[in-house]
Amino acid sequence: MTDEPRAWRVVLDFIERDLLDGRLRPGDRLPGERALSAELGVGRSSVREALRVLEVLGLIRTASGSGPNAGAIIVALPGGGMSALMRLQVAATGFPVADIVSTRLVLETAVAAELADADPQPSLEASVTLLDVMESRSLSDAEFLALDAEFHLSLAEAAGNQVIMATMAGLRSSIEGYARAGAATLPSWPDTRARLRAEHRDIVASIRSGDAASARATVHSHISAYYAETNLPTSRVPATPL
Amino acid sequence: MTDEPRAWRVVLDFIERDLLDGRLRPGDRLPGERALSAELGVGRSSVREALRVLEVLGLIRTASGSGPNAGAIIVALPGGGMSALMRLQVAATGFPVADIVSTRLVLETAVAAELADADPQPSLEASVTLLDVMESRSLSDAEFLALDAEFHLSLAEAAGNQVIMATMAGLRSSIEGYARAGAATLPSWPDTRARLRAEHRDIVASIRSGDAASARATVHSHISAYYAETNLPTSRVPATPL
DNA sequence: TAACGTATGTGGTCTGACCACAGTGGTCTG
DNA sequence: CAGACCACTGTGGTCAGACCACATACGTTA
Repeated sequence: MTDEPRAWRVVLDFIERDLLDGRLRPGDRLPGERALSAELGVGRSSVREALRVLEVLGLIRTASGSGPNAGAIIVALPGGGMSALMRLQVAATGFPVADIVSTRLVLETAVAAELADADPQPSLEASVTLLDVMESRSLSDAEFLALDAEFHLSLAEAAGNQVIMATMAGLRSSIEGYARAGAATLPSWPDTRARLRAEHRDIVASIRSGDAASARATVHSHISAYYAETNLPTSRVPATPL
Repeated sequence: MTDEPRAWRVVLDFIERDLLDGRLRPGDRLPGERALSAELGVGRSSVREALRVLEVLGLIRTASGSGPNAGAIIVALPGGGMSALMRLQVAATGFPVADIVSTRLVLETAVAAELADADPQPSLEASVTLLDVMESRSLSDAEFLALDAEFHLSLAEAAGNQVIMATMAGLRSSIEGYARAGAATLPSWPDTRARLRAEHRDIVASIRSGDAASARATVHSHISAYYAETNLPTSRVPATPL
């Protein structure tokens, strides 16, 4: 008994090995579904099941038609799939908001401290650009919160730790979810919005000051203050459209 | 133009909504593939693609045959799918070992501090049991390292933060991978093994002492010492069999 | 009553067929 | 000769139908 694995696993393993051995690199195009099917001796439907997994996980991007942009292409954006995973995990088990917040506190204060201590001062250019965009008065609440989440993500990116970056990216949609739910419970959303903007500037400033402890504190109060201010007792992260 | 989404997305959305609305809870069985296909008006292959995604993400477990154990069942073990995701992410981009280590440092020191500060002293029963098992002389290196990773994971579990737990679970296979690779570079592996055991005991003791700062330090030195001792300069996490 | 064996329904897989789409390359027209 | 035009080709996306292996449920039989 060869104990043969499920057919789609064969495909997944095959592609994983190609990735590990460097035969496939980000930007490359995978063989066509029909070609893979023939090469591995499995049905096209099994190939598709494997490709679907890779797509949801954010490792490939597929497009029909012809030309260089068509087919399945390795993208491997860090955290691209972590987001989908977190979303579904939240849907199935419902991470408590408190756990998400405290995880943010742990990760983001560490990131801020690392940035403050960094030898060549990180530029934080991308982060500041986002803050500038957030000054616009014409932003909807949802847009503002999306930019807010992106700002926090950009700090993780600046720190350069790919694992933390991927994790934060995965938390992003959950963060947006609870932030949106929390915004509805606030007495004066416009005031909060202005305060958040100021706090964001403070975070950048404290990081640039090079004082790790100060950076930690600024980030900590920014995140925990917002959470404390909202009325989300034991609530769970609400749904976000996929 | 209704801009209809891909068929498998419809299935994924449908199941996600059922999860969010509580119609589907862990332990429940999903409708059969043929039933879902008919209900949603999509082909069975599309249903299967969606189910495959859920399976790889660790949200469902599938079994053929009949009876209560057959079919697709919601499991939603935290981090069950994060592992697969990390694996493939590693395969595609290759997280630097240094990033994994520093992420561990951030998360695990926070966990240790939280445990030490916890009001009702956490029992750490599961963790201590693992340590007892690790005393056995008959353990292979791989087994020892697997238990090591599990011990660290058990601490995260004890802390009760589901998000951190899921993240650590996702990192587990990567951690085992670099630990295994590092063990090969050590001068005296048996000595290291004994030292790791002692350090694990120290971690438990420092947590139980209630001194958060001490717990932090113990964990920090445990993780960073092992990494520093090994010779893994810019190496990447090696492959682990799926 | 207990052992057996079949009916039933599940997921797992493959095949073949169609569709929409996007470049490609030829043809036709000015 | 240059440009616009359009059928051709190959891609992913989807569906329908057909098997298979498997595990249970239940009726039959000893």
